[in-house]
Amino acid sequence: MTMPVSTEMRDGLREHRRKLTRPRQAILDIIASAAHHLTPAEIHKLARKKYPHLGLVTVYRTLDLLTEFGYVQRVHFADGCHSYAASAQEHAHHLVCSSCGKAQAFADCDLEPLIASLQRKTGYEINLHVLELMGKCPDCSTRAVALGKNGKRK
Amino acid sequence: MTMPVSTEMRDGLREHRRKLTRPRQAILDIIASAAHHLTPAEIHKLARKKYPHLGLVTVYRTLDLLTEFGYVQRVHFADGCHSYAASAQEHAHHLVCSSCGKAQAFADCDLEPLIASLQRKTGYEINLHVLELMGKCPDCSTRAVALGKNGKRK
DNA sequence: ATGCTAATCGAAAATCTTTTTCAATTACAC
DNA sequence: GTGTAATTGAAAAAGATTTTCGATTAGCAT
Repeated sequence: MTMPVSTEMRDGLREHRRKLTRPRQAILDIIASAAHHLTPAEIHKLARKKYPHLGLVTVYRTLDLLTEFGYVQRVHFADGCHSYAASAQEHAHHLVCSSCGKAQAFADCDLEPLIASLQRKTGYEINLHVLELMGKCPDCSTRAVALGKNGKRK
Repeated sequence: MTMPVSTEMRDGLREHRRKLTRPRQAILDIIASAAHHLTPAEIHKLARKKYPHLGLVTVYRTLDLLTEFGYVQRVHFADGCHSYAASAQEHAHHLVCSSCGKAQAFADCDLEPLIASLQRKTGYEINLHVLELMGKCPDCSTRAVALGKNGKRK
């Protein structure tokens, strides 16, 4: 509950009989303490401050592992999906700022009625979903007003 | 309404003062008539049957264009997002089979209550969302039963 | 029809991102 | 401590996507 996310992940590794190595510790710390979603390359760069020898390959492998165990989730944007974030709950979604990229997680998605209805209509056994919301965060809204016109990314 | 999707896309290009070239026609035809989502590489391969000279670069460029105009949408999977599908409506979601990859679109997502609530709580101005459901389609469920144990991908 | 011009194209090269291979290292149970 | 399977990093391979650039072409205006 109030247990740090990184501790939870460490326990998870132990439960699955996986080793808690120094490279993994560095990666876990970064992901658990990150304010928002990060790409593998970003995680690599940050975790290297703690463990300079860390290879990018290990980041990918660790992300696969943590994703499989449910401690980390891929964050989906409208235009690409190269970021990951710790999933505080077993089930989490993200609200991503389209301007600064800051993300906020939320758990209550209440899709049951929709899922039930679709299962009935289509015969699919639905067992997973991706839901990501995008919009401008309060800070960026304020900044946009202060600066007048605001540009688009890309 | 009952107008073919490809015709709609063609009109869209004209409205935006873009040229309707032979390479684009080939790409539009493939996307519009596809039963499910396709990767750029798949679109390239298929469209080449109509226009053998077609380059993959043009597929990427055309997808960007059609996405910008809203005629095509990226389809989000749990593990990656490299596929595109025609968006029949301005707003569409997908139900993707986790086994064979077959997808089915649906429009009614009824997220308004959730969005309204989150806007109130967080102050974000939400203007876009990604929703994709995954599960086993009826065909694959049947096949799994027939064959006994079914393996996982990857 | 013909010409003009900006939009578009394909090929090649450059950039990323992600995966595979493999020999060396390391966590951890005994 | 010792043994062993899991894990690691480097290098290379594989894939996906973007950039560059000279050649081509659609569509409008003669």
